[in-house]
Amino acid sequence: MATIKDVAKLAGVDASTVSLALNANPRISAATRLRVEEAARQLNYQKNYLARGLRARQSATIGVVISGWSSAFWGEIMTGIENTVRSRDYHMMVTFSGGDVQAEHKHIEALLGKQVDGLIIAPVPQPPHARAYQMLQARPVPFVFIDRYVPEVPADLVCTDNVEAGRRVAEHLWTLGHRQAVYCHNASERATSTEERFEGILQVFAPERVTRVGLTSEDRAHLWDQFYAGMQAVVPFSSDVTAVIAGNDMIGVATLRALQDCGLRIPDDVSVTGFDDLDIARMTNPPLTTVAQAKEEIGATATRLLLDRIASRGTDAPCQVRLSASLIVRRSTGAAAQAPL
Amino acid sequence: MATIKDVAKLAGVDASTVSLALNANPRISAATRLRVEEAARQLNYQKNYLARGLRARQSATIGVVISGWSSAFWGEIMTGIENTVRSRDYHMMVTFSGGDVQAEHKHIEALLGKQVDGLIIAPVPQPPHARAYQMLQARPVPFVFIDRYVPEVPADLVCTDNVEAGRRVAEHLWTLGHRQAVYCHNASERATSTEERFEGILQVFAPERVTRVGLTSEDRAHLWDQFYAGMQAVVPFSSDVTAVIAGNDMIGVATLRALQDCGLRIPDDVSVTGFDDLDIARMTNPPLTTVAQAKEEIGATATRLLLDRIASRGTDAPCQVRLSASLIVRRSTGAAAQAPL
DNA sequence: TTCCACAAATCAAACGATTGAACGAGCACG
DNA sequence: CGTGCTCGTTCAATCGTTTGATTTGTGGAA
Repeated sequence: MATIKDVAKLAGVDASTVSLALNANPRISAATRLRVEEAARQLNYQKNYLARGLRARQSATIGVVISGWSSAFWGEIMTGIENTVRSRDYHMMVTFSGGDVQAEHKHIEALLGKQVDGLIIAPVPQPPHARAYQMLQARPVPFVFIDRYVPEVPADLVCTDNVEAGRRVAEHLWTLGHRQAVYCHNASERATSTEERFEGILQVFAPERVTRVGLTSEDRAHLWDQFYAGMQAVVPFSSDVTAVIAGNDMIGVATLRALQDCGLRIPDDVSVTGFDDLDIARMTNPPLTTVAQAKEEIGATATRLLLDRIASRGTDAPCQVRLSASLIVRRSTGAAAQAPL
Repeated sequence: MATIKDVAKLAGVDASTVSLALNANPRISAATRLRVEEAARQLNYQKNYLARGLRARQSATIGVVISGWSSAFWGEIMTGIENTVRSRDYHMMVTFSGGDVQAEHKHIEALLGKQVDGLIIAPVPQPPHARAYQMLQARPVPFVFIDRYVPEVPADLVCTDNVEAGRRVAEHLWTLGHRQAVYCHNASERATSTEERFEGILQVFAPERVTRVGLTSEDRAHLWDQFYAGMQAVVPFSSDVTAVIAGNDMIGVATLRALQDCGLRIPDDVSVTGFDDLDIARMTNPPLTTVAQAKEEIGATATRLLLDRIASRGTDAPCQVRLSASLIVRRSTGAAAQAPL
């Protein structure tokens, strides 16, 4: 692979001239620059970003740590990140924590070794982690939390306004006459997002009107089966429940099917809502009422925030962006089966 | 950030000693090595992979170019890649081509500039691209095609045995008594995988017994709607069709819903099959019969292949791996509605 | 003609890690 | 006591690019 020296030789100038010319430095005359550019083209020269990064102490690369790729939710977030990263001539390295705090921190360390200029992190929702992030904060590498955060760590953050989102769903159901609901979420993800959505629900439903059900599933492969079984076990018990608010669309769809297979009609007997607005939400029968998160926008905003911070070396106060989510009413919700009390 | 020199100073040795010690070179005595390791720990030293990469002419990073993150299919492939990459202390940079040949090649160039040691590519299924890959082949950077390939370019390849997969679905339907089918796929993806599956189907159904329908959709956001509309338009026309073979699960689900909304019963009136075995396939009502691709395995195998080739600098003949797919029979397929002719 | 200003290009020293060659100390052997 | 050997460490060059300092060359003013 041709280096700057090869170009220099061909163009009959010094290597430093080539560097300056290719970076359009005004120190170099237009004539020389053109000659250099021509030589570079002939040799199919490509800048070595390793060398440039070493010298500039910048790698033009950011690291992204998410728990996994499983859901389409993260796919869309990644799309937002990738588009933005690329539009700024950056690259990204991606790693998956698999929901394991240890792994997450090992990956962060590894990424720092690769000299990433910044990090986008969806922190693992497990308690004993604050210290590691605080250590990260001591480093000169900026990072942005995405979708979730760590309360003890005041860092940049981009996520959905989950309290508002929870409230919106709840209001929708309340307006339809529902007075007793179940909030059903993935218990292994005790993430801030899950909690905040519940908080929003509580702004509408009094605590005694919402039952919170955390479903567990160690094994991702059987997630759906467990959710399905979980819902079949839970819902029929409380016959006054007329609405189920699911923590995400996957659970929402599982709920829908589980209830239908119990002989309940949706939405006539029970209304069901999801969260995220993934493709699947519109494919069910009836299609799922859900809350649309601005997924790509979350990724894009986080990336912009990070790249700006990298560029400005700014250490201003943390910037927290909470994007509004919009309620998408489909046919899985309807007037309450039982008249309000 | 501490460099090797800082560690050297603290440990009272030369920088080169530190390097050797940390790489567990036997030239260095155990005592010194321990002292160096201790110093490194104290300073929280981290190797700078930019510098190491520059010197070693290796970046310990591979590039991955896929068309996008949209479907969970790619998510699982990425999971396989990431796990393998990480287990070998490599990293990966990911870019999305968005199905655009131009973009794809720009990204490949950019990744080469970042000195990736190898590439995993899901080539964009558009014709005028062979030359660019052939140029890539002239470079010393190995690459592996994944899921799809470019016939003109003899390169490493890992994908599903699509002919066999297509044949399996077809056999399943044929055995159930179906004699007239529709093969419905995404027309904008005229990928080798799509073609090969059709080839497999033709091993069972004579050409006049299968209608091939390519649905188009420019706009990803409306993919589902278009598939849905497309299927509603297509299927009822030919009343002797008793089975629809979808090119992927997304189309399968759309088909299912479209037919149901036309008043057809699945599988009593029409059988429907998908492809990929994504989560959604089991969530529909009835759950979708589909072909399970070994998605993670595809990613993992491709990565292993690539890393081995990088390690061995081998230029042996291209290695093409075709993984078997397994038929997952669910309830969307049943005996043919009409008796065989 | 001498000197200065200025533009254009080159020099040379980084960046941080790696590695073949060189070095010095200690030891055994003849 | 000199020679040759091993072992452990250091020297110094290198990877490819960037950039502040320096040189070279031209023209104009005094």
